[in-house]
Amino acid sequence: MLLPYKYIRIPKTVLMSKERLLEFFQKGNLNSPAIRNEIAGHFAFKTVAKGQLLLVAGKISDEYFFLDKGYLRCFAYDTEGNEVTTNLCSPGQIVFEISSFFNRTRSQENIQALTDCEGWFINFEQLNNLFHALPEFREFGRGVLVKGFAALKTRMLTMITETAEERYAHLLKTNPEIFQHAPLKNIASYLGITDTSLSRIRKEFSKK
Amino acid sequence: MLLPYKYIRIPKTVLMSKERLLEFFQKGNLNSPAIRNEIAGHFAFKTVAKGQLLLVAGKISDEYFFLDKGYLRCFAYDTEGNEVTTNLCSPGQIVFEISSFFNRTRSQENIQALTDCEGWFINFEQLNNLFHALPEFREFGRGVLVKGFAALKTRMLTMITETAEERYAHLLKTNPEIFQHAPLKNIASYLGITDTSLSRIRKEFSKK
DNA sequence: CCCATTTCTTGCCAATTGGCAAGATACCTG
DNA sequence: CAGGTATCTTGCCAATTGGCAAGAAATGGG
Repeated sequence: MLLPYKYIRIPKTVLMSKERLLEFFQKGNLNSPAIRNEIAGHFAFKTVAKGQLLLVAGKISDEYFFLDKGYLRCFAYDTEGNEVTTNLCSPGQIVFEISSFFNRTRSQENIQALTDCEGWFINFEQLNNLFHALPEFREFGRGVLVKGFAALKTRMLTMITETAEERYAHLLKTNPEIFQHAPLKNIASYLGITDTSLSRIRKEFSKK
Repeated sequence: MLLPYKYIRIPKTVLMSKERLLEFFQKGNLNSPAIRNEIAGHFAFKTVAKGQLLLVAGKISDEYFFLDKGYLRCFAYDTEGNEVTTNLCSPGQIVFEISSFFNRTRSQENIQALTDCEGWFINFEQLNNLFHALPEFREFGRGVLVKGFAALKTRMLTMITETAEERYAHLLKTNPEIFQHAPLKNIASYLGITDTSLSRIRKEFSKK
C-alpha cells in the first residue's frame, strides 16, 4: 500500500544544507574548517511543523537546536494557567531550555513552532562529548550561553527602565520580522503586557 | 614612620579560611577533595569595604569572585543616568559580570559592596586554564552559568506574571536577609518599581 | 468557499504604579 | 554628639496598564 502523499512529500525548500550551521560556527570563532565540519557532522536535520512543539513541559530538553529557518517561541504558564511567551526565536539562533538540558531535569517551558521550521540538533550526550574533546568547541558553547545570558540581562533592564510603549518600539526596530510571524498576543506577553494594552499601544504608536 | 593603625589592622573576623569555598565546590559536584583543593589553590583572598566597587563600569571584569561574607549589588544606569540595581548578591554565590568577563569587553555594570565583604577570586586567564585542564571543573563552571541563567529566567517570568506586591512578598520570603543590608531604594529598582511605590506596598503589606 | 475558531480591536471603567515635593527618620563624619 | 546628607514615608494627583465584554477581522479546516 502506498503512503498518502502528505507523508512522503518533502518541501522543495528543504535543501538540508549545513551551510548556515557552518557559518554560525565560524561567527562563533571556530576558525578551523576541519573542526567546523567535524562538529557539524554530529548535528542531525529536523523539521517542526507550525504549531508543533519542539519541547513539551514536563519532558527533558535533549535537543540543542540550531534554528535554520522559521520562528519559534518559548512559553511557560502563570499561576492561573495562562500561557506566557518567555522568548521569541529567529533563524540563526540556538534554541533549547538551558536548565532542563544541562541539569537533565523536567522542563517548565514549552518550545513551539510559530511557522514551519527547519534546523539541526545534537543531543546532550553527544554535545557534552564534543565539548570535552574539542577545546575550541567548549569556548564556542560557552559563548552561546554568555550571549543568551547577556541578552536576557538587557531585556530585564528594559523591563525595569522602559515603559511598555518603549519596549514595543524597541522590538519593532530590532526585530521587525517577528511581527510577521508571531501572533500579537504572544508578542504582548513577551513584552510583559496584555494583548489589550499592546493593541492600544500600537494604535497610539501608528498615529506618530 | 609607623603606618596609621587603620592601615595595618586586620579585622578579627577575617579568618581567611577557604572552608566555604571548598564547600561550594563540593555542592557543585566536584567530588574529589584533591581536585577541590587544587582549584581552591588558585583563588586569592579579597576584601571589599562597604560602599566600594568590586567592578567599575567601563572596566573589564577580571575577577570571578566567590562571595564568602557580606552582600553585594550590581547596578547599571537607565537613559536618564539613574542607578538601577540589577542584582542583589548574598554570601555563597559567584559574583561577576558575565559578558564583560568572558568576552573581555568593558562592563556596562558596576558591582558594589552593600556591607564589608570578603571572598575569593580568580582571574580570567587562570580560570580558563583550569577549565581546560580539569573536565570536572568545566562542568562545575557550566553549572554556575546555568544556575544564574535559570534564576534570571525565573525572575523575568515573575516580572511578567506578578504584581509589584507579589514580587515584594516573594523576595521577603526567599531572601529576607537582604532587607537588613540593602537600602530600600536598591531593593525597589531590583523589583522593578520606584522607591515611593515600594514604601506604599510595604505599608499595605504590614497591615495584613 | 464557507463556517467555526481564534485573534485583534475598542469602549468603559478600575487598579496599579509613578512623579513630585515636603517632612520625618536614619546614618555618617568630623 | 552635632550637623549635614541620604534615605524613607506620605499626600496629592496623573499616567500607565489591566479586566471585561462585545464586535470586527483574520485564520484554518473540511
